[in-house]
Amino acid sequence: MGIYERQEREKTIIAAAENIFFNHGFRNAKMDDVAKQAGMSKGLVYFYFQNKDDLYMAITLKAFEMIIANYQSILENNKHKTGKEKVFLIVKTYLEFSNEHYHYHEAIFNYMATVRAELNLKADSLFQSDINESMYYQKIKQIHNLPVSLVVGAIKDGMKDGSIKNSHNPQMIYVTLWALITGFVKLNITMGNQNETIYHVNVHDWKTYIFELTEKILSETI
Amino acid sequence: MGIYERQEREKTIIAAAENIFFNHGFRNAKMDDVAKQAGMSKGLVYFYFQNKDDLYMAITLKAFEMIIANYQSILENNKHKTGKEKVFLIVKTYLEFSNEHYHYHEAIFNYMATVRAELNLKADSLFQSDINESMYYQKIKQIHNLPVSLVVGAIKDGMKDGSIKNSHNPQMIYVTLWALITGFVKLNITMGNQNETIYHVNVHDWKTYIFELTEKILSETI
Amino acid sequence: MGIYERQEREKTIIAAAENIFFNHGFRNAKMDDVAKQAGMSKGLVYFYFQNKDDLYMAITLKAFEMIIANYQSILENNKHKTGKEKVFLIVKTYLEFSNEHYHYHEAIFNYMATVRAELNLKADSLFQSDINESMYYQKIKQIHNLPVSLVVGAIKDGMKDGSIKNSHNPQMIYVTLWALITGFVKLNITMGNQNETIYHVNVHDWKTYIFELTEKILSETI
Amino acid sequence: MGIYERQEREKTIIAAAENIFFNHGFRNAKMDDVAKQAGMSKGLVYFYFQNKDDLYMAITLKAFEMIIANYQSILENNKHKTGKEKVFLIVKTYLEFSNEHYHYHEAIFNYMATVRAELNLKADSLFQSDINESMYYQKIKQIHNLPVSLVVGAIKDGMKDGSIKNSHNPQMIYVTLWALITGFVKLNITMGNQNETIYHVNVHDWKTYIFELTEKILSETI
DNA sequence: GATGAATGAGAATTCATTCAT
DNA sequence: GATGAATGAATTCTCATTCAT
Repeated sequence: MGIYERQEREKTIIAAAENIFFNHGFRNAKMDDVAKQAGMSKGLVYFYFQNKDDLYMAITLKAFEMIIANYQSILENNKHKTGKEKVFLIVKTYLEFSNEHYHYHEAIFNYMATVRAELNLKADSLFQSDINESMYYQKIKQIHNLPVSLVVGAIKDGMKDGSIKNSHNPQMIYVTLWALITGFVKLNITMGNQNETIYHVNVHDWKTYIFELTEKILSETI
Repeated sequence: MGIYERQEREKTIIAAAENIFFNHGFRNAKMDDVAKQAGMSKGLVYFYFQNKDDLYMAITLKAFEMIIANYQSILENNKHKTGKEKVFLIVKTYLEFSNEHYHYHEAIFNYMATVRAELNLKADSLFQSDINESMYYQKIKQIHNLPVSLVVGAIKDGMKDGSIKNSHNPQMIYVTLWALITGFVKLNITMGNQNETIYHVNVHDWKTYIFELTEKILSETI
Repeated sequence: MGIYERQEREKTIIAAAENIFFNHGFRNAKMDDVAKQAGMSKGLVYFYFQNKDDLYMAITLKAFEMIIANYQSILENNKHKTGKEKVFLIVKTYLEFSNEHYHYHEAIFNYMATVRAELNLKADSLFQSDINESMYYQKIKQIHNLPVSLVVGAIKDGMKDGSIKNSHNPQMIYVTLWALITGFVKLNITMGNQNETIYHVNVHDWKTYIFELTEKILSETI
Repeated sequence: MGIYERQEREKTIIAAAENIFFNHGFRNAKMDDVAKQAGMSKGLVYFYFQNKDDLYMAITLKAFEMIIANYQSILENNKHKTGKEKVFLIVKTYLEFSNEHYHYHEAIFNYMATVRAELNLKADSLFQSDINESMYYQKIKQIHNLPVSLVVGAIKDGMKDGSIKNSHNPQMIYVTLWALITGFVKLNITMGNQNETIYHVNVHDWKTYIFELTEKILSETI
């Protein structure tokens, strides 16, 4: 079995795990079900992934990689556009992505919480999480700052080319936009389906409004 | 044992559970630890609360009650102020509250996810499907729309008295502000301690900026 | 449940575990069977003992305690006797003990191998045994030199009172006697039942001969 | 592949297995590791050896064969020497052999325990009950008495030629010497490295003393 | 002859929950 | 009212062995 088939298998398992983890919640998900869903034996799942957490980290890595690939392709295909346009496209993309693949969005937040927990626990003593042994966790650590730097880079571009007029520092702009989008996604997902209405708010209209806000934040008309 | 002692016991248990659930995560938290932290036997904890989920719902109910009490007291004590001022105070209060008591904020989100899961007949909630048997869950259901209506009410006041100039509908304004605040709190909590720096952003400055944005959203200068 | 009942339970479990571990071998022994044998649920076994290894260490501790108690009572009850007589009685006792409770003898040897393995592994890196978390293991560490010092003490007594004439140092005498007895027990157990014949050697006669040798080693007629 | 290459393969596997089994313990040793150590696939290991037990039995057979070859060569090369000298050389050889290749010594003991377990219909052997299907096990059965008879033969020689004066029957002498050596080796291995000190006993001195004892036992000066 | 992916029967362990005292 | 010992279903993870390629 070549490297190709191996990767296919991994993909199959990851897809099955996403399905199970997302529909049942990580806690209620059984490795048995993941295996069944993937159409293989439990042992084989463990052959490819160290344990349940490792598998979850593989999903998380995939999420990061997808986001990064998205951002990179946007930046690549829009070199001629203004910084503001690039940032706007990225924001839009992240929103679409998170809305469509909400569990990736959650996975990324869970990852961040894990990193933070680890830092806290290092001081704390006792508790020792084994997550460090996950190769996927290690890989994520190496790339987890890329999305930030890509977006901050685009914001800086916008400041140079004059398209972004907001005078706050680029990082703060990034983080603010992210808060807005993130909050939107969370509420949107937590409270209902895309095509419905949240507290009598039409979701489509709301999204439009969020984009307007983004636009204005970048233009410093706010 | 009178009703008073009984309530004191419940408070003790809830306080212990908050501590344990938040520091270990609901999933990893053990009822044994809750009981130990509360300084009583596991049996007694089960005497006061049906089960682990029920206990979590008691915390959630407390969170809702605190938020509602906060909002009501703000509205009560600032009747003479403009709608915009009232909304601003509520936003500010919610942000402080969530930042300080992050677990209440999370509890509320978990609750919302559970309600949605129930509607969708999905299993991806933190809780078991028999959560409906929890008295606390039932109680929350009766009040869970109050925070929204209180804030939306204040926004309407502001529209009437001319202090809020944003022409979008009140619900959308509410939901947008909530997204912004929610995103801020989440990032803030997930990524570091309050007094530190997130991606080279000074947290205090950021918070100031978030308030500015809130102000501008309400003023429709955005 | 008082401390007494608790200890009774522990004894019940240990007895069941001895039975299962010894008859099936540690490896093939199932915690399920131990619980069944002890007439209780698996969970309760784990309530009293951290895990399978911990339970084995509890047995080992018991073995050490029995040996030590044996030695101490011999020394206590024979203060007036010569050192040689005391040593002889101890040797005899150990042999009877090991022959009758062979698994205690094995447990003690396994313990020594574990300690040694730990020392080796400390240098080695990687491998990290969790046995250190066993309270029973820690307790054994505190007393594991007692048997040696008791016997060496008796040998020294014998040298002083002139009953032991062997001029080698007391430790070497101890270790030599222990080798002889230990070897005898091992062969005896490994190769057959007490009442039978090993390689055409009558076991009873052989034991007599072993005692003779012990006697002569102490008398330095050898 | 010719018979020669086949035997080379077997030797490679056996060598790898010895390494793994001894360093990790049979129970913890994984066939995966054996294969890796042997530089071949697991499947190939299973092509040459029925199963894990069978492989262990192959090692055990090798141990027996080495011992027997040793004994035979000693007897062969020292035909002119006295029985006592021959026995002494054998004892010395066995001690060196066991000390150096402790795992062979253990393998032999495990084998004996297995035979006994089989007779008693007990399950406390290291191996499964279907060990009888191992060809190596069957082969050992055919030769396992050879070492005894060779040594007993030499003892008889010594009795005839007057070099051995001990009046006990030859088998008992054999078995006693074996107990002494066995105990020495076990303690030596269990408690430390050869060049160190056991309970303040210099190992080299101790070995010398053990040889002296052997000498005296044979001379019936004991 | 080789390979190593695949299997699956097992085993250890956990913990929410109950209930005899 | 309390207690905490007792339960046992549920789940993760292991590894000897097989077999398609």
